[in-house]
Amino acid sequence: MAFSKKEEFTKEDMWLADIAKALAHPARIRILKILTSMKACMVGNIVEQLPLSQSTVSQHLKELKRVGLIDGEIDGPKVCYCINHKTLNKAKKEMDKLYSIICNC
Amino acid sequence: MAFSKKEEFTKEDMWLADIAKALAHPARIRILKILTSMKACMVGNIVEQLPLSQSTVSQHLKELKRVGLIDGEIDGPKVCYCINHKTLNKAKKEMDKLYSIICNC
DNA sequence: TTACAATATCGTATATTTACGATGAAGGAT
DNA sequence: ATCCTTCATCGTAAATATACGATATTGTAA
Repeated sequence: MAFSKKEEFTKEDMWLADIAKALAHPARIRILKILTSMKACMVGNIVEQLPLSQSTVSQHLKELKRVGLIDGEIDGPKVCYCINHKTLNKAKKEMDKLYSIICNC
Repeated sequence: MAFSKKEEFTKEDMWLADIAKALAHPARIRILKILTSMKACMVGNIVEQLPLSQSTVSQHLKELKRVGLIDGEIDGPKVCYCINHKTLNKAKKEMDKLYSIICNC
């Protein structure tokens, strides 16, 4: 049956898994890199750099926004997206913590 | 339509996304921690520490094995799983690389 | 050989993800 | 006011993921 049992784990593991889920598509990794490389970060600029439709890119942006990895600021009819460095830094910290646990390095 | 366009990205982004996908469930994060904390790492030992059936755990192990994060060594009727540190280190390196690109830290 | 134990795989049901085109909403320009 | 641009959301279809019980497989023990 497909009721998820994800809630039966620790908050920490669930949060990290959720961040990993947001990174689990090359388009979303690419979007994060695009947002870094460009000063302007309108949706249109992202769409034209990806082999995906506008609506699909919008969905990917929504997923990144859901976990807080990016923020969207409304600017007239446009929306300017940017990296949320606070969440990103937390993700890096938690990811490092995981690696330090499962590695011995 | 649901044909994936994941192949239209760079190998690097695809690989990292695939690793992220393998980490995108708290059970699989938990499994990696369990494999680290225990010397013995039979499937049964893992199953008894998770709120999931044996067959479901087996599926999660398969996913971790698919991306090379764990190895399974057959030991009689048992299978002993362990972390693959080579893949794990590569994952850490690539993840750090991504963070260094999208962070400025 | 037969039985048991450990694990993987099959079959199946439901949920979620990924993708698209079409439509809607909101702001700017004429 | 009307049109255009920009983006989100809706509707939809197919793929993938998650979960379970049942069954198959493989090795050990009796």
